[in-house]
Amino acid sequence: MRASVRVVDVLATIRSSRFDVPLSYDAGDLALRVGDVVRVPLGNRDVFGFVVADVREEPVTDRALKPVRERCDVPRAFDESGLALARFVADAYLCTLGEALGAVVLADAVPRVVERFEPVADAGTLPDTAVPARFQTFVREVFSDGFALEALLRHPEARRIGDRRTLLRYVATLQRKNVLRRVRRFPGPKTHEYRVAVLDLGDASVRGPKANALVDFVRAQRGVPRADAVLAGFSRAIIARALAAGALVERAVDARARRVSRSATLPPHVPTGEQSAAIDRVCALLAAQSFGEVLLFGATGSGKTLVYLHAIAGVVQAGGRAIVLVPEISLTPQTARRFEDAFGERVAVLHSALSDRERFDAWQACARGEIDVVVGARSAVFAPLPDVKLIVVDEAHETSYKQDNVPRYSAVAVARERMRRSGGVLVLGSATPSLESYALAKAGRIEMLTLRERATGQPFPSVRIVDMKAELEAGNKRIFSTSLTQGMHDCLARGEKSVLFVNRRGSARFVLCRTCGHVPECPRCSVTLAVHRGEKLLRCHYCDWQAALTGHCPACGADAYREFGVGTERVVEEIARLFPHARVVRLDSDAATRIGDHARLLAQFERDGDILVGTQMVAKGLDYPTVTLVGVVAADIGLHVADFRAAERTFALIAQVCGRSGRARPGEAIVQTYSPTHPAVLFAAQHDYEGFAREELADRKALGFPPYRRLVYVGVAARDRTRALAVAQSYADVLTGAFDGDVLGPAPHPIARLNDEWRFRMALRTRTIDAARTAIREKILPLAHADRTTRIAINVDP
DNA sequence: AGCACGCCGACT
DNA sequence: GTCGGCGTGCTC
Repeated sequence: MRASVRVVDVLATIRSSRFDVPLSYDAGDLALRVGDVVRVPLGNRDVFGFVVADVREEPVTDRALKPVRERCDVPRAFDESGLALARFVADAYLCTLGEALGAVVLADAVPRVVERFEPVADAGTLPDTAVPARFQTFVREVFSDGFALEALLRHPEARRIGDRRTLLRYVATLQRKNVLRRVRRFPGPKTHEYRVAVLDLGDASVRGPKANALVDFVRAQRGVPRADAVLAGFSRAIIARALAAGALVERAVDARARRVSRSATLPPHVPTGEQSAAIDRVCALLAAQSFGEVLLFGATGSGKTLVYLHAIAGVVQAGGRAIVLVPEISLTPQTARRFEDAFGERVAVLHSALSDRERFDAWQACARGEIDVVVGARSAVFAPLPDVKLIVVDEAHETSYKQDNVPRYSAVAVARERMRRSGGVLVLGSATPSLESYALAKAGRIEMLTLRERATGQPFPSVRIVDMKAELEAGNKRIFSTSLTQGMHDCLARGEKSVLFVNRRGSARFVLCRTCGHVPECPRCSVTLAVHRGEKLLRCHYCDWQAALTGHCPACGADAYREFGVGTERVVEEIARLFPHARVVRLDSDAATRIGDHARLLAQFERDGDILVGTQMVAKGLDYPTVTLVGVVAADIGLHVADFRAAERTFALIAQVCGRSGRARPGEAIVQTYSPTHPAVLFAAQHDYEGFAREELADRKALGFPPYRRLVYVGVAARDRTRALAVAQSYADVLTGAFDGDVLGPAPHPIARLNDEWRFRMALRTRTIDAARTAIREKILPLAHADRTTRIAINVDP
């Protein structure tokens, strides 16, 4: 009889906001460390879980611990620093540790339990009489083939028993009668190599233009990673066809062998004076070996990337590692390419075109220390690299760094925490910094390094603001002003390219019947349906509900629909009417649904397009050297939404879009608006960030918004509207006075109904965010935990 | 009695 | 998230 027992804390890999406590198990004589995946008993079943604390010796008590069944033979899911970051996320954003680990751990790192039912007897000896008549077919089918649990639940017979619970109870009686056996399989381990699927030329040929374009693509570069081909716009189907024909061959390359050199090959550009100063300053901070944060405030085209590259080279030479975050990697493949060119095989680019397996392997290579530089989107901030001494966040103001589902973390905040813990440096690069960063810099809390000149030496484009109210009064009812029409005409005549930016997809925001006033709305959400004339559809942009666009009003049958609000499709139609010979490329999330579409459409525009029409996608990061005219069709979209950041976002978008013009030769920009005197529009047209920030910060201060106070949204959703409101109100009552700050609302969410759920939310404003967090955690979460009729949604620093 | 269904707490 | 216990109300 042993006097002590080896105890280990395990968090079941259950994604539940209501189950969050690590449980203690008897580790037996297993060697276990933090991040290991184990199988443990929970209730009357087995589940997988993560070890979240080191094994400790404890005296034996009368309460027997259940044993850890096994240590799964998979690479550890996270290390101590990953766990620390997950704890930070859970704490800061008020989610469970399990939810936070969902961001740190790749889905592939955890084996999934596979549940099936198998017949004990064979189909011939099915005990027909023991089975209720209505389940006859159902049971026969289960017997004919072992059913996975999910398939079982989706079975047409099973659907008649609406309730999952009842079905499982029925299946349980079949188990008791020894008719069915429930089988849980725990899949085996994955292998550990970092292998990349690489395409090479084969002996045979293949027919079809697309397939041959792919073959040319592979020929030009030899040994192209499959993911690169996908990112370049070649579909999986085309790749499969070229492989089947033998025109290409695929092999799995173990990238490890090639990852030897730690040297850097920096681009030949000589840094400008401003760039050198910024590089020197960042390197000095790095040498100090303690936490530092820098705002690199550099206009579009001022060469921020060169600063990043030099800083990273310094870090790598000193034996450290670096992470580069970019807003949306498939939109900026050439940025990633610059890091690969500089640091070669020791760079891992984590982009959305990687297969799950490739991503998992890359993650493992990071953990083994084979990677020095990771380039990736938001989630790459958790990459399991050891000794990270520098994190660069490019375009740090971008909203995509904040995850909009649980865990609702900000990658910038996580990066800051990570650098605090390891004594490294955080560099936030932006042409239009978030007002939070800018205010910190102004207050001297973080350092600001400024790049004022464009690296190409070209001047910023001249920007003209066109007052669309005046256009209307002058009798122009079209969506293009006289100046923009003229500008496009001249641009076409010169054989130059133009870009039109419209911040809305589809043709129109909504339709209205002029006979009866009917406006079609989504049956599940409280929004009007947008018009997609190309597909002849009315679509909900929130839940994707669709209805046919018939042209006749469903309420009164009249043929009197009128469309309101401009979208990309509408703009394309208008251009076709005005300039029938112009070659137009549309770039929005409808045109670019799959990975790679984006690159393909851009290449098409670059090659033989005249006018590019698109949403935010055209504003981001891309360099169009030959574009000399940029038009913002409706600068007001997004300016009047109920969001305290509306002005900041509009300013950033207009500034970014205008920055796309005149990269290689002088260009101009035309901004159409109904609010020609709005600061967001005016200052953006003058390329005056500081002027905008001064005014906007004064407004924020007066209204008590960030960065002067922190904000937390607490939302309550339920199928029943009254219930949602009552619960939200009760939370507001509890929170009022529970922390130093105020509670606004509850008010209906800006989209009051989404996916058949009614939503209310309150805003907490405070100077002491920790007090607000504590109040929510201690007073609200237990209530939310107990109430299964509503869902709570908490968003810290929205 | 047998079943459907909602509510609720436990899970080491 | 999953399970089992328990109370209620309906049907055979």
